[in-house]
Amino acid sequence: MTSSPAEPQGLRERKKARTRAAIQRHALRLFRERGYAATTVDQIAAAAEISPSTFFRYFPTKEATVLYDALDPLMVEAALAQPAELSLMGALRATLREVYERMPEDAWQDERDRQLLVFNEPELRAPMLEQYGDGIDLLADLAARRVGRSATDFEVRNWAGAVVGVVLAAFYTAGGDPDRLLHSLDDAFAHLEAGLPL
Amino acid sequence: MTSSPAEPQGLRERKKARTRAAIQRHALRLFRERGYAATTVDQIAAAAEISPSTFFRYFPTKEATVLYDALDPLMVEAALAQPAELSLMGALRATLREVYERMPEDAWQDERDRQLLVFNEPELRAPMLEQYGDGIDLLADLAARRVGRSATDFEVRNWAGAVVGVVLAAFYTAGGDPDRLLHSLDDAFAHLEAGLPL
DNA sequence: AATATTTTGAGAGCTACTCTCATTTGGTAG
DNA sequence: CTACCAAATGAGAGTAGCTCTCAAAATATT
Repeated sequence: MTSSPAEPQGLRERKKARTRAAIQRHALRLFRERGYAATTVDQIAAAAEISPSTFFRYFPTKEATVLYDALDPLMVEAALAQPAELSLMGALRATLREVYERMPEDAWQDERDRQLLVFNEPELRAPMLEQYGDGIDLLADLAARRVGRSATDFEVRNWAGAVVGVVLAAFYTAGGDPDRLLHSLDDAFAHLEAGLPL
Repeated sequence: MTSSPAEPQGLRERKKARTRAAIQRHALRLFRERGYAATTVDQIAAAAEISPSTFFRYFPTKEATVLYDALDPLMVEAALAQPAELSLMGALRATLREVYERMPEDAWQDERDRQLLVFNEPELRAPMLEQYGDGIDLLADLAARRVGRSATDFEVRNWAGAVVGVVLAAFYTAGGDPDRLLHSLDDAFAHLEAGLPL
């Protein structure tokens, strides 16, 4: 049986989406109000009006409520849509600008909170870095398509690693402030493109 | 310089050092035999013949038994001792070669086990990556000294980030095999020095 | 309306980690 | 050798993240 692609599916799906959003919203609010460590999963569950066991059906860990990055899929989509005449690095910079420009103000505010939280809670940094690790694969894939080489090519992966490293450094330098991060990243990419002269 | 002999301390100090080493040795052995997750702190404590509470007096977390990197201080020392005529990247490569060449075979074997363990246990990757994050500061410091700029200089930190990123990518590519990693790193640094052409 | 499937809540259980307090052990001075 | 102090240890209780099981409730299907 072929089901219609996307859109508002059955009642079940919509309810699940709502529950998921509610958990995340309450979690982030509580983290902001009382701090990450001081907030227990039970408290989040109570605020979202679900049982603690249900919490773990929606998020594998407490961290995951913070770390799910809504921007990532948008980035991938935007990156693939960049015109072919742009250089690899040019495409990257354009992608970044596009995604952030198109983001509505409330989403932007959420992103601000999220990044600040991650930056200030040491417990959250490690798992965030793990996501950066996955970013290498993503970027290697993008680069591979653009320059017509394999995603497992050593130089392609090396390039992707450097980009991720540069983003990481910018994140630390920006102190969890996404506005500063955005500006730093453009400079960082320019510096990278120039061959990182010191 | 504190390259002090540091030999005959009091009995207390020596006993502590022995206890610490025993805990770590048994921990790594058990991890190898039964897997990281399947080994409990209580089991490690029992094997090392200490109480569970004492375990946490020696290591802040279970992870720490794996993640303590004996190479880091050696790297820093070797890096600072590199002759001034070498380029920044040249000094980095020389440092790497030196430290690994001087490492005795048994330490090398331990390092192999350690890296393989970290690579294969997802739970250990995040904290390892966190160490990589700290590596940015270390490298920025080194670079700053060598090129006579500030360690907070944007370009210096950007360079350090790229180096860490490249190391990270190499680690993933090497699959936790330090022999491969060592070779890949030299290529990776050469590619970086050339400006990461694709 | 009856039935099949999915989602949920309740609760028990495991383990990493923290804290407190009494006991032991190593170092030192009379 | 004895007495004393400080550091290290062990025992135990407690917290919280996370897993698992099972029965009840909600939703989809016929």
